[in-house]
Amino acid sequence: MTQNNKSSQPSELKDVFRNYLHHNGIKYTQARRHILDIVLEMGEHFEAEQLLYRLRENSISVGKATVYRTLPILVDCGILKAVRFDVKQTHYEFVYGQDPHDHMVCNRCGRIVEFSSDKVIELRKQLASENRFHVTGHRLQLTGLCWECATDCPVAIKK
Amino acid sequence: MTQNNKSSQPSELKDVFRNYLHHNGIKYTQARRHILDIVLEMGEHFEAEQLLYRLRENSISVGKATVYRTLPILVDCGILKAVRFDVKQTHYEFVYGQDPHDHMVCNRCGRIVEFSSDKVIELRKQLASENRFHVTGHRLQLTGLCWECATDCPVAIKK
DNA sequence: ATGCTTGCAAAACGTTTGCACAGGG
DNA sequence: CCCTGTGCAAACGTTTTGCAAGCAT
Repeated sequence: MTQNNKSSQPSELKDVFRNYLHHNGIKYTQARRHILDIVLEMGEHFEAEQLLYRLRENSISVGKATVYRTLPILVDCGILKAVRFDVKQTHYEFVYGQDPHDHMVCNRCGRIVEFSSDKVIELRKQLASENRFHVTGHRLQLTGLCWECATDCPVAIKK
Repeated sequence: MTQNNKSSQPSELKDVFRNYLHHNGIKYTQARRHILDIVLEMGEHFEAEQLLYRLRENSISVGKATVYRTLPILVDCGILKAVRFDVKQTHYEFVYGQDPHDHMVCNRCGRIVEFSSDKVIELRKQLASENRFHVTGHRLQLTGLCWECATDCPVAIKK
């Protein structure tokens, strides 16, 4: 699904990138082109080190520093999103053209259910005005048990 | 408020800690006692390094490694919660006996504003039934600019 | 007495930076 | 051509770990 999304619009994404760079006086270099290429072949979520590994696998010689310097640019131009979860490394998520969504994670089987963020955005507007805060983003993760696990194993509900 | 909460039940917390250690075959040592003492004097949120600094301030000699080894124990026994915001260091939050709440983090000054989770819990019930998921917990973090930064630096709002 | 716990220093970890050179506009 | 981007290695800040010695049970 997302893979399709990415592979069906590679040139559009390259244009987005090139235009962004051009408008900001940043150069469209070979290294950055290579990085975008491989980013498009990565799964939904990945870390800098994995990207570097894939570059090496494809015999593309790009320094680690360049990867770390390019990822923030891809975030700024709306292709990726940096998500910092409960691990030390930053994870990057492909977001270009995706609808905003949040996740429910099943504690038992690890299943991830996505749901639209509409109501969360509504709520956050409300919270923003109540707390005098200018909210621009959010991260929401619900944890619990998916339907199957909850019926399978009522005992696990306790946790 | 929280300070009162903590200082009004120090012995209860010490019991919780001692019992937890005892039940898990972990020793109730002087270093761990000292760390709990200072944790109770810390603000709502703190980092390992700040805790270490406060220990030094109080002329309590505890190694950095011991602090890093003790904090996870305090998390396991329900006194603290480890919260990872979008910064590199882990933040610890006093949660024993506290009402659930979530956070807004200012992108500019790093300030953390807490707000009640009531509405989030309401929302998550709704989302749970819509998506057939048994929700037991959540993590919500709003990001943006606190009031001061938003007025100080309207330009930053763009980001 | 036993073996978990400690402190120290050193390692590990992901990430950033200083520098001289390469390459894009 | 100029000035930005690059790769390397070294620096960085946080956290973890190996080890000999210390202490709680």
